[in-house]
Amino acid sequence: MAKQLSARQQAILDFIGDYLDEHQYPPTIRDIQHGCDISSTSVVDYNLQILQREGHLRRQSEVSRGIELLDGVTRGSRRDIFRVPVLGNIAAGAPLPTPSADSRYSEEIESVDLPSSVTGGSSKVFGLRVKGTSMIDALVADGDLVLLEPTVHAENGDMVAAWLEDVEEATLKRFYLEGDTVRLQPANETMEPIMVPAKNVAVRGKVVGVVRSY
Amino acid sequence: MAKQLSARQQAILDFIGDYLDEHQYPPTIRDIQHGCDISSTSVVDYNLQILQREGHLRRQSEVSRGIELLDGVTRGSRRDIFRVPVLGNIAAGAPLPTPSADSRYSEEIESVDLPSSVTGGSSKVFGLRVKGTSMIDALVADGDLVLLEPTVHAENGDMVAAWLEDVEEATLKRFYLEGDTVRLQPANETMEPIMVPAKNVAVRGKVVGVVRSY
DNA sequence: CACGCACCCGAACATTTGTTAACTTACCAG
DNA sequence: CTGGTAAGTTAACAAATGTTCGGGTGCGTG
Repeated sequence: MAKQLSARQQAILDFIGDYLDEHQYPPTIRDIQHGCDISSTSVVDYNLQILQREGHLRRQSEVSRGIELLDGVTRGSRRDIFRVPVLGNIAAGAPLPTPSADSRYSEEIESVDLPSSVTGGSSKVFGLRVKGTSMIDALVADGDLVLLEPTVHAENGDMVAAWLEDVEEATLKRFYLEGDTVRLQPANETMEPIMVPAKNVAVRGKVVGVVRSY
Repeated sequence: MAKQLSARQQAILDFIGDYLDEHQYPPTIRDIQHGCDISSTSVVDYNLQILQREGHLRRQSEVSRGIELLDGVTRGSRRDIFRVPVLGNIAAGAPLPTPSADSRYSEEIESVDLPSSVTGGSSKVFGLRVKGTSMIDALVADGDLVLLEPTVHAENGDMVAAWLEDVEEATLKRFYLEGDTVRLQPANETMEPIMVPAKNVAVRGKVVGVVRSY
């Protein structure tokens, strides 16, 4: 099935990819021709047909620049990338800016682009930068970026961003509902759990991922 | 600066975005015309000029489909995404497939798309799935994806993927060169460091990031 | 009301760009 | 040698597509 591509075919494929990176649109046949030192447009057409037959790309006939790369490998699916807003920091004691519904693109807010493979598919995911070591035993370190899916309901044991009504602070902890009080359990042996009436706690989001860069 | 867009201009912008998602290339002026129920191509051109002046897109004149959206919010920067190949698993004792220079597109290999904000900018980064808990104290858990930058040289204390010549195995440990032996230190109190002659150890890569999904 | 301005129409025009026909060249099995 | 197929070449054609020009329609202002 996956025949060996000729050097020229590989060159064409690479060129299309590079072109796509540089511009935002595919190249024309003549762009390819010049980019790959080919003497004729028909040769390009000829090889494109082969590449299409081999499943490396799709062409829309009669459509200028109607080329779509299918080789996911070279350039990952370009959709499927979500801009995850990093709304701020979170830790025991640090304030958490409310993730207001559609706080449209404030210049101030940092953001990170992540594929759904990391965000877990939900497009509403937001990020918070962890400050402090309260969750160190849950393998979440100072400086890590935690990804949260907005939710108001949590299961026992979930790691959540919880909003404490009375002190107006947010904190990252494990959530345990015990009767009508909630135990917010840090994952750090040197720290004590926080016990609060259930009515004074609002779950803001559930941790769905962690990203750390050295 | 950011003037209020007319309904028509907003419609055009939306249409271009949708079109870009559906196809892999931008629409023509006439595509936009029909998609937005506009009676003339010149009106499209007129509004595109405005949208360009307002910074919402860039046009390449004389180029068919030469439209690039600039509104990062709607569609995150599409370049800057690297397909990180996940070459396999790593742990004490598990074999690590050599990341051969250009092991082109094997169907077998899993891969993940990540932006340079995570990979640290190097495009040669590869990933390994962590098996076991040998690095638990370094906040790397079973199942985490570690991102490694290929290198043969490591500093003391770096977390590296090391290849053990004699047993032909790879392992994820902290690296310490002590005289002419290397100490590979697990981050788990229940495990002992591995001491090996420096000549029998080859550093394959240095950990630059960790990604975990729940 | 005349004027300017923002926005829109229709149509013709000029390039850009995909498609094809007709003809080489090279190579290889029969 | 002969036929056949893959790959390349040239040139011309036609469809797709960006550009432009003359002319509208409303609307607010002096």
